[in-house]
Amino acid sequence: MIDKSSSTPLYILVKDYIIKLILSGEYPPNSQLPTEYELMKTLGVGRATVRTALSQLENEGTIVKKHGVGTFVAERGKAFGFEPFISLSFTLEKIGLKSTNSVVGHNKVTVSDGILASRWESGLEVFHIKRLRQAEAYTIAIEDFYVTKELYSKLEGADMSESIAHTLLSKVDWSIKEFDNKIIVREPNEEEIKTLFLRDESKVVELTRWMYFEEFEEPQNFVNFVIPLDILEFPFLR
Amino acid sequence: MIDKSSSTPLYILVKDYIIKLILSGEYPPNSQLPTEYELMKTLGVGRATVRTALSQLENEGTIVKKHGVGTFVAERGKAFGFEPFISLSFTLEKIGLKSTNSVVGHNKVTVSDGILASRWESGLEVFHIKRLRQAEAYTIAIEDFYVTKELYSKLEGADMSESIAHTLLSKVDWSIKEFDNKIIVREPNEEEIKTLFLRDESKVVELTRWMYFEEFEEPQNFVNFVIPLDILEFPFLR
DNA sequence: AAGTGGTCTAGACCACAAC
DNA sequence: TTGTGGTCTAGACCACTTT
Repeated sequence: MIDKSSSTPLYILVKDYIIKLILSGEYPPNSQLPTEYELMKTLGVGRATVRTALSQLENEGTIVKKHGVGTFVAERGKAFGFEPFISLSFTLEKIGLKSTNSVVGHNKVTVSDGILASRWESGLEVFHIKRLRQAEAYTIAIEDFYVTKELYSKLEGADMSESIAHTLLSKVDWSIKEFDNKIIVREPNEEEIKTLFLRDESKVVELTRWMYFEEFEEPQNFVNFVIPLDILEFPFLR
Repeated sequence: MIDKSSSTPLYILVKDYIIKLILSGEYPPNSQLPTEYELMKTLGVGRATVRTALSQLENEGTIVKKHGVGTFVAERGKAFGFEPFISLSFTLEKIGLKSTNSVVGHNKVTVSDGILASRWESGLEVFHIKRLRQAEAYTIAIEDFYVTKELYSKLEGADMSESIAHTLLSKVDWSIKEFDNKIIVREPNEEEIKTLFLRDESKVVELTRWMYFEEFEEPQNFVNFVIPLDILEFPFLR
């Protein structure tokens, strides 16, 4: 039961109650939390109150709701807190753009020149995954993802149409040592104009990222995103 | 009025309706939108539906609600969409940590050596603002913010206890050209252990950022954040 | 005092997933 | 079929800001 005479909003108390449940260890990651109905009965509050609390916890990444199934404790890798800094899916979702991914290329490449050779030795074999992000039938971003063999083996079985960053942060047990992001605003090239349906004056934002883990000297991951500047500014324009 | 027979949720339709109001130009930035009661009457829907729509739009940064006053169209600078990438306040809020800032230093410094000299010429005068981020009486981050005279003059009158990144992105009319972020996980130094009340084994995350605008060759802004790794992983631990 | 958004309840029906 | 979360309404009272 909950002390309703407190001046703090009820839904905050409900939130704290659920956090305590999780911290107590009684509900480990992936376990199912009490249902909304159970929480209502246990705490003696209305459903809207329970749902406000759950919805905030979901937004904050503490729990995951599955329609028709139940509410579960989110799995958090050691590096989970980095997600906002490195997941494009995360960012796009927070600004109101739900996107889906489609894998359009999946192959092995040998580092020889260009940007890859700037931090990887020539001759190294890495895996390349090319994806397009789509929202409402429009392509909104082009993504090129490169990983070493070592990291690739850790991603075995992962659904590549999901957020790779999320998979990487929750499944990989290595420790992040460093990552370098560079973000540049520039003119699009021909291919980008066609793929992203850009208008003449539009610019694109290019994000590149190198990721390092404690366990290795060499970077294990390189990512290159290209997204129209307009979309970051006005996501509701599509 | 709204077509309730549609299969899309009502609150999405309400959301789209409000977005159209804004896009039409009838409600420019900072103007007051119809009140919740007016929206209920105009669209013939319940208040919870209106509030769900408004609450999502607020989370996405499209509108701002002011208790006891009304709902307003958010002001978005040209670079608004970069906010998730560069605002620590934004990130902390999204993972459930509301923090306040206190300015503990505000002075002018001359670049001579160290990290500042890596991209700024020796002898350059820049402004330095040191802030501590606090949540629930604990200091959770140390921030050192450096700007050139040019950029500093643009921030005139800004409330330094607010998010500087937000002010910078919504008030400055320059165009972002590039920013470089580096994020490193490392052992804390003595001062950090004391200020952040770190336990022995705790590590810290250090974020550094250089920011460039189209209008200048030189970087205009350098930021250094230090935050305990624990807090990014488990914000509810405080 | 009036008007705004903030919190909360009770109850209804729908959509989805699993048995 | 059952149980879960998703959407929605009507109505109440509270807290904050402005007049």
